[in-house]
This record gives sequence, structure tokens and C-alpha cells, in this order.
Amino acid sequence: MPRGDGKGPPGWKGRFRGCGHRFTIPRQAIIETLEKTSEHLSAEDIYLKVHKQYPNIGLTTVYRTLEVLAQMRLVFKFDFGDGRARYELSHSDSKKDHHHHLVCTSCNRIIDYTDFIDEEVELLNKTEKALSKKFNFKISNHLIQFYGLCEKCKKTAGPLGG
Amino acid sequence: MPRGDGKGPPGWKGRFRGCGHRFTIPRQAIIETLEKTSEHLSAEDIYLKVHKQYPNIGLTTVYRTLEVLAQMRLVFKFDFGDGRARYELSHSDSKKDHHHHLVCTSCNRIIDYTDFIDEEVELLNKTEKALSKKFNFKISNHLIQFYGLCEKCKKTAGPLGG
DNA sequence: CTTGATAATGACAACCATTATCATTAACCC
DNA sequence: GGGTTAATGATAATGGTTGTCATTATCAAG
Ligand SMILES: [Mn+2]
Ligand SMILES: [Mn+2]
Ligand SMILES: [Zn+2]
Ligand SMILES: [Zn+2]
Repeated sequence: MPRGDGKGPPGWKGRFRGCGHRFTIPRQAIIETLEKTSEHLSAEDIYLKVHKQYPNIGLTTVYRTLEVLAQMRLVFKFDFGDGRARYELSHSDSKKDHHHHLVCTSCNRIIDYTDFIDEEVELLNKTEKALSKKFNFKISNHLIQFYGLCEKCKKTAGPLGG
Repeated sequence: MPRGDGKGPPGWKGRFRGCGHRFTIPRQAIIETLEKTSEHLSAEDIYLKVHKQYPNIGLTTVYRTLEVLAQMRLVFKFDFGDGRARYELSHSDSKKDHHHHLVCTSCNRIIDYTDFIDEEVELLNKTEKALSKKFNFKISNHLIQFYGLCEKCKKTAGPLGG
């Protein structure tokens, strides 16, 4: 029997308990919502989806749960420049979890990309090492985003920017 | 005589007029403040500095001027995750203008770095090309930031995070 | 230099994502 | 089940940023 506590997902309850947190209905609902999507949802997006099944779960709880999940490193929190934070479930232990984003500045579409050019990872490491040394700076994380126009918006806008 | 209009800086007035904007005292004061610093100031930071010499310039005007400057591509607007936008004057035509940042997650210090490893630029171009092709995405910009602990905070915090 | 059209300003209110408060509820160890 | 206490949810507050609008100042034209 694969370890599962009570319901559904792998070891959610265990993970919460392991960090001294309780595993509640709202938290379970929020996680399930994050698991069901491949989008980058805002707190309100999540609230609205959760609200359909559990109309009494509040937006405040969504924020608090996301904060807990973020500091447990189970969700990533991103800022894509549209004035609200967006969240994404960390796909557990897989090393392929780490990815960067393409952000469409016209329609706000977000594209994940994980298929780094081989050299990209190597270069990142090299760069981090060089910067750490030069500035005596302990690098623990990086953010890389490319901005531009997605396929659809490229057509619509045209080269003249109408 | 190097082209200068009226006062101080190169061709600020000309640039404004060229975009159909007027060159006003508040705008001049804000630009001078940005020129005098190497920090990454928030709108309020700028407001406070400007306020010493021109106590009647309002915060709203600072925001509006920064917006105009940003869309004229004369200032860069950044989000380093501390809940407010931060601005930096574009050092004019020099191609060395473009740089990335190290962000201390403890004291919020920002370190510019322009001395890319040679390969970094090349790889960025290669990556952008590959991504453009794969996702049919027109890349026009990128954001690269490294997060971690600066020299000072590294000492203070120690490896145990006390 | 004066003038007129109107862009820009500044005081103030509104906005909106996020956070704090606090009485109430429910997780979970026994 | 019962007690402890973390978590919740309704609500108010916060704070950076933007909208409103009467007033001011820029600057091209005369
Ligand atoms: Mn993603
Ligand atoms: Mn900088
Ligand atoms: Zn798009
Ligand atoms: Zn620091």
C-alpha cells in the first residue's frame, strides 16, 4: 500500500504534520485545486474555484494556506507583473520541477519551459559560482523570465504595433 | 558645444519634446534625483529626496513622471519583491546599460552586475532563439535575478539561520 | 513679451491586493 | 468524547498605486 493518509494525495497530511501544521478541509481543497490545474492561479482564482465546492471557505484562508505552502516549499509564488501573486504547485521530488517562464505582455499568458538547452544549466551554475565569489554573495535561488508576445498576440498586434 | 537645452543634462528637454511631452520643474527635479544616485529608489524614496528642494512637488507627480519616463524607455522599473516598484535611470545609449541583479533576501540590498561571463550573452541569445522557435513566441526582453544573502547578512545569519 | 490652448500638477479620494484582528470552530493527541 | 490550541472566517485595516478635477504653468504662436 503506497503511503497515503486518509485521502487522495500522497502524503499531504504527513507533510503538514511533519511541519507542525494541521491538515484541514480548506487546505485539502486548496491543494486539490492546485493539483487539478496547469495554470498559474492567483489567490482569488483559487478562492473562486474552491468556493464552488466549499462556499464557506474564505479568501483570507486561501492566502494563509498559500503562505504556509510556500514556506513549506510545496508551492512556488511568482510575480508576472500583473499586480497579483500567482501560485504553482511544486511537482514534488522530481528534479524536473524547476522551470522558467515566458510571459506574454499582451494577454498575460504564461508558458512554462523546462527543456533547457544543456548549456543553460551548466552556465547558470558557472555564473552563480562566479557571482558568489566576486560579490561574496550566497546565491540560493534565481528567477528567469522572458517577456514578449505569444503566438496568438503576435498575429493580432502585427509588426506595426497597432 | 555639446547639445544641451537650457539646463544641465544632455538633451532631456529635447527628448521630452520629441515625445510630445513638456519639460517641467518636477520632471527635471525627479531626473536629477535619479542621476545623483546609484541606488534603486522607490517612488516614495524619490518623493522624499525631491521634497527637500521642492517641498510642493507631490507624490502623484512622481508616479506619473516615472510612468512617462518608463514608457520613454529612459528608466527601468523593477520589482525586487519588497512590495514596491523600484526605478533606475537608463544610462543612455551605452550598450553596457543592460544589467542584472543580485537581491539580498535579508536586507534587500541590490547589487548590479554587468560583467557577464562571456558565454552568458551568447547563451541568452541562443536560448531566446530556441524558445522563440519552439513556442512561436516573440521575445523582446528578459529578467534575470539571483536571490540570496549579501556579504553582510551572510555573516549575521550564519549557517544555522539564527 | 504677451497670450492662449492645453498638458501637467497637486490635494484628495478611490482602488485593490494583501494582512491584521479577534471571536468562533475544528484537528488531533489523549 | 474532551480539552487544547491551531486554524478559520467575517471584517476592518494597511499601503502602494491610480483616478478625479480644479488650478497652474509650459511653450508655440503672434
Ligand atoms: Mn510555471
Ligand atoms: Mn540596477
Ligand atoms: Zn499573448
Ligand atoms: Zn543583505
